[in-house]
Amino acid sequence: MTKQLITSALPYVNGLPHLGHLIGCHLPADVYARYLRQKGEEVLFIDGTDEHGTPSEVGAAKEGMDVEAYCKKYHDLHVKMYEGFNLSFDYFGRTSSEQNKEMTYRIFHALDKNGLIEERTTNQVYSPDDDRYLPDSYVMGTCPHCGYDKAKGDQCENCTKVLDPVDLINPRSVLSGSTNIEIRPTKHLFLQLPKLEAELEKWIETKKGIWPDIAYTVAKKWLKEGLKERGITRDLKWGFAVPKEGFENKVFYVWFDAPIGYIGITKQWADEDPANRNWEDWWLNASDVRHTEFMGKDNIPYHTISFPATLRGTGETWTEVSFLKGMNYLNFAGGKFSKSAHRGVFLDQALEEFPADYWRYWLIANAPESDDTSFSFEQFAATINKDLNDVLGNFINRVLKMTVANFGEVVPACGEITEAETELYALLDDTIKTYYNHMDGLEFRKAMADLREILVAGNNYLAKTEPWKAAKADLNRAGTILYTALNLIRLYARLIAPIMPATAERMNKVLNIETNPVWVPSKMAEELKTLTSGHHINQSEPLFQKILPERVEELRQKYKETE
RNA sequence: CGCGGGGUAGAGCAGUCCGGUAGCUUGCCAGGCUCAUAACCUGGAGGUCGUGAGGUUCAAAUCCCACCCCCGCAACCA
Repeated sequence: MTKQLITSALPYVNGLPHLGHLIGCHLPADVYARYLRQKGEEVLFIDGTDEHGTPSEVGAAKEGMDVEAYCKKYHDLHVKMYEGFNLSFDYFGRTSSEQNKEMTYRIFHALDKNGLIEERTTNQVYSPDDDRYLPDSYVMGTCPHCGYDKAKGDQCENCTKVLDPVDLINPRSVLSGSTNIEIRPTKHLFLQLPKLEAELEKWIETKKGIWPDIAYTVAKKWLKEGLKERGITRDLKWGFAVPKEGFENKVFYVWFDAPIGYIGITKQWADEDPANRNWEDWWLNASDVRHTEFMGKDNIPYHTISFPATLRGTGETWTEVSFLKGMNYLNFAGGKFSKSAHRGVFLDQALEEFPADYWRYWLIANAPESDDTSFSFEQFAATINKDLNDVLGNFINRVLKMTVANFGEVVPACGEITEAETELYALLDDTIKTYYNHMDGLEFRKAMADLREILVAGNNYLAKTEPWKAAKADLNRAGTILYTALNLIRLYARLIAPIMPATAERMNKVLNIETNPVWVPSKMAEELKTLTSGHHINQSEPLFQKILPERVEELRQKYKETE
């Protein structure tokens, strides 16, 4: 049976993640992982913090910390927040781990042996006052084309022209503002992507019509322009030292060892239980593995070109991406979420305001799949109030209240099945099939629309059968309706579990049934007869609370939502 | 002329590949119901489908051309 490897783009450790990061990859990956586990598939869901590179060094210096302690601090904060959102990683590791170092070296040596690594001397900006080489975007100056005085070394934001740092007039360090800037020649190692181009092209071509358009087209675009050799080392201290003579003072570029981190982190996972886990089962000559990757659109080139090239260049058979889910961006009320400006809603704040499931539901239902999407508290409140409170929460509440009032805390007997029930069965059989198709295709918004239709069907059923009237005229009939409705609640708890695990658990407690079992719905004519009459159920407070207009206004002010 | 994605009721989206009465959710209005969290169910109004008195066609949101706007990318931020 196929094993399901799921990876979510590794979040950069520097700073704290916001809602955009959550929906950009981690949350859809989690929903998919939970969905597959529920279907009984063998799943390994891997993620972790990406830790090397200039921003970590600079961030640590800013906080007056040792870079390793700094990374550990932020790694732990990431873990805490993802736990708060119930992300079900099998392992959440770190790219700075020993295991990843081992993996990085192994892959590097193989590439080197195959003649795919070449040495080049490049001119790099060095800032004596910062005591470091500066990446292009850490150099600022006046644009030679338009005169904009805050142009960055890689590109002028004003006239959008691509620049080289040496083009800048009056260059200065973004970090210290120092104008004491030198250009120093420095040796680096380059991965020879052009040698792998033909092979990659052939491979990408097989993904046409299978991967989402955005993933395929981005990959094609890079190939069309022709691949260029790519530097995989940097003049930094924080990173894996390059194991090659003459490069002792350099480290691997973060984008070289970060994707290898998927493998390194899998080894971290395996090392915790070596008797039962083996990383190679998932990554090396593992023909029975289907690998699904989740990431923001900015990550696509690395996951379609440089990382696959890195793996192929070793000459070994590594697990490649089978399906790539690229997401667009979630914006904040017309603007953007920003880590540096701390604009938007960050994950720790989000959890202080509302339960994780509120966010999970809204984000998945509004996932930026085909285009960038905006978050606003007003939209958020409207969706939560309608879908969760009114449609789902109220349905559960009215069914429970009616049951307890007429039959006590037990599932009533099921009498004769009428047309109302068979119609309900038919509708649900149909919609659930569509729902599963959309989930299998990782089309989350569409799946959520199906789910909503399924939830509405419950209220519709009650409107048609009017159990409150039947309770006065024909108690047997009322019992049959509530029996069916209670079974609907069970069905709902199962269906929403991948999206709202905590809510599903609460529903299961009310129904006094097992939580998170392996489950695939059978035909409704059987599925809606699973809870049998006489089964004890519990009473419950409403599952959700409405977000009132005053609260929305308060949140808008607090988070400085514009527009 | 760098590349890609997007522009469809007030808001959020589907439909575009493969042309055939423009659809869904929310919001608004009306009715029904009264078990339930002022909730639920039904019906209605609301759109020159970015622009072009463009092209092809019996027929264009859909195909072709030109232009405008938004977003992302452009290989040393990650």
